[in-house]
Amino acid sequence: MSKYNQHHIDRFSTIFNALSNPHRLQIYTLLSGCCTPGTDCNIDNITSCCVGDLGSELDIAASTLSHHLKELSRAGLINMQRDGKQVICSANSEILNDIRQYFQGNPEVHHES
Amino acid sequence: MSKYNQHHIDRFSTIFNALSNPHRLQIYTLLSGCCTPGTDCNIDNITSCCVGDLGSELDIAASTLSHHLKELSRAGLINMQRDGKQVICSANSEILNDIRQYFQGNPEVHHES
DNA sequence: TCTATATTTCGAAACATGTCGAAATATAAT
DNA sequence: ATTATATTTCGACATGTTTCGAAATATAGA
Repeated sequence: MSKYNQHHIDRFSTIFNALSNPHRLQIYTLLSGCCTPGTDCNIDNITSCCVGDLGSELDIAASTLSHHLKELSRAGLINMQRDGKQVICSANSEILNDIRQYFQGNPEVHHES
Repeated sequence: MSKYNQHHIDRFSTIFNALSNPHRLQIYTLLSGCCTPGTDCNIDNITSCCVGDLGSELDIAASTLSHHLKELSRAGLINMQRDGKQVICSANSEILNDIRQYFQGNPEVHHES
């Protein structure tokens, strides 16, 4: 894990910053809802849901939720796409893999360099 | 990963908050310097070094470094113990395992509950 | 005890973040 | 066109963070 350079440090600190707020971590945890009990962990098994659905879980103002989603999106952790009246959010599985690899200590496997 | 409760969310958001600052992430990455290239990843292979050594790497005021170390320590990510004039810092490998498991999505394996 | 080295605490300045409500925008249905 | 629903942008406020230098504390050695 010590072989990461400044570029990696900046990238991952941005990612961890996005996950450093309880509301945002809850959103991200909901969206990357793979690995339910009794299931093999499978990163393709990612859920998606619209902004309103997330709002029902969180008890914060819609404007605050929107702000947090933008932060998660800026960090590359989630994708958002409009579908009619709603905006569908989903976890970005590539980044989830990058994070896993970061904590395993293998910088050379990252998809960006 | 969706089976984490509020307690987990609060705990991990605190951890990610500690890693959300580039200087702190650099410190933590230095301290959890396992898995050098050509080496099998082995979390027992954790380095330790004193505050002054870390300061030589970072180009920030000593008081700032001290503040960051306190943050990492508060989050449980590192241990600090005085040895004579120096204070020795080391990564906490249990927490590193918890983080790995968080991103693997297995809440039931955590050492605290 | 006096001095040198290592680290922390304190206080202050600059900056960033989380939150809200109100207003704006986007889309679909009537 | 008007209305209803979903989401975002804006402006503001309170709070938290990062950083520093100066002063304080801890330890070891002369």
